[in-house]
Amino acid sequence: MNINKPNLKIIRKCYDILLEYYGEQGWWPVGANRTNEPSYTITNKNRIMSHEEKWEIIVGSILTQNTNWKNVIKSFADLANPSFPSPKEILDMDLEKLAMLIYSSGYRNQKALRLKNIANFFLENKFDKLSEYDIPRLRNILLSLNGIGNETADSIILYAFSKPSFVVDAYTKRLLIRLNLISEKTTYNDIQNIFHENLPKDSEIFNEYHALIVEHGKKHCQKTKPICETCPLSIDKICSYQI
DNA sequence: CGCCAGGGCCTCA
DNA sequence: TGAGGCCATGGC
Repeated sequence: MNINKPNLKIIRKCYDILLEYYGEQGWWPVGANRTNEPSYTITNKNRIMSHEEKWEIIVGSILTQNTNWKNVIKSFADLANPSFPSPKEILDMDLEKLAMLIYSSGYRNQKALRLKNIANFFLENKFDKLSEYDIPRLRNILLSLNGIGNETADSIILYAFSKPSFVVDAYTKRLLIRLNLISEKTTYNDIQNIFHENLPKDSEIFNEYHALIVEHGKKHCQKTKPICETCPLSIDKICSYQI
């Protein structure tokens, strides 16, 4: 899937426009244990995640699958009482208890099994070792785990390991379709390649761009009732924007 | 009430 | 490989 030559700069333009319009998003939100501060609003950009934070991001990436992030926050509050569970604590936890702790995120039985499966992997494979792998190798390992598909793998690579692998989600696909850059049947990898080929391979940019697309999807590019009147990515605004 | 939200797995052609 | 069914809570 190639986009037309004249459109090549659209990907860069949209990033600049979204960043200017919405501001920095500060992803990935971490801090489930810091209940005494607004942990979900702190800026995490340019920060190397601790092992605990990496694990929290991984858990969050599973819980947020096909689910509103607000539901995940509720689960985090339950999980983090009294403290956010380590991989070993997840693994040792009674399955039914774990399922109830993540109740509000939906699919509790599926996700409880996935969390235990993934916790077992990260008990045996340390973050320091995994950090040394290149993106394709790390990605294949993550994809081999039950419960981690394309988007979750890239979310973990990008937000936990700070490596530049672009995250494609439903918002991303919808946006590119409405920008007339792809079709409904364009695959995950083809969509990801559009971003990889038109942006510097920079984890900070990938981090911010995906978060901005999600914010844009929530504020303007909704599935059923998009708000096109004030859309910062309307055709005329994109065309008149100079890099 | 129906639809959607920061998906992925399994099955069956 | 691709379409369809399934998992399931909470907001609107």
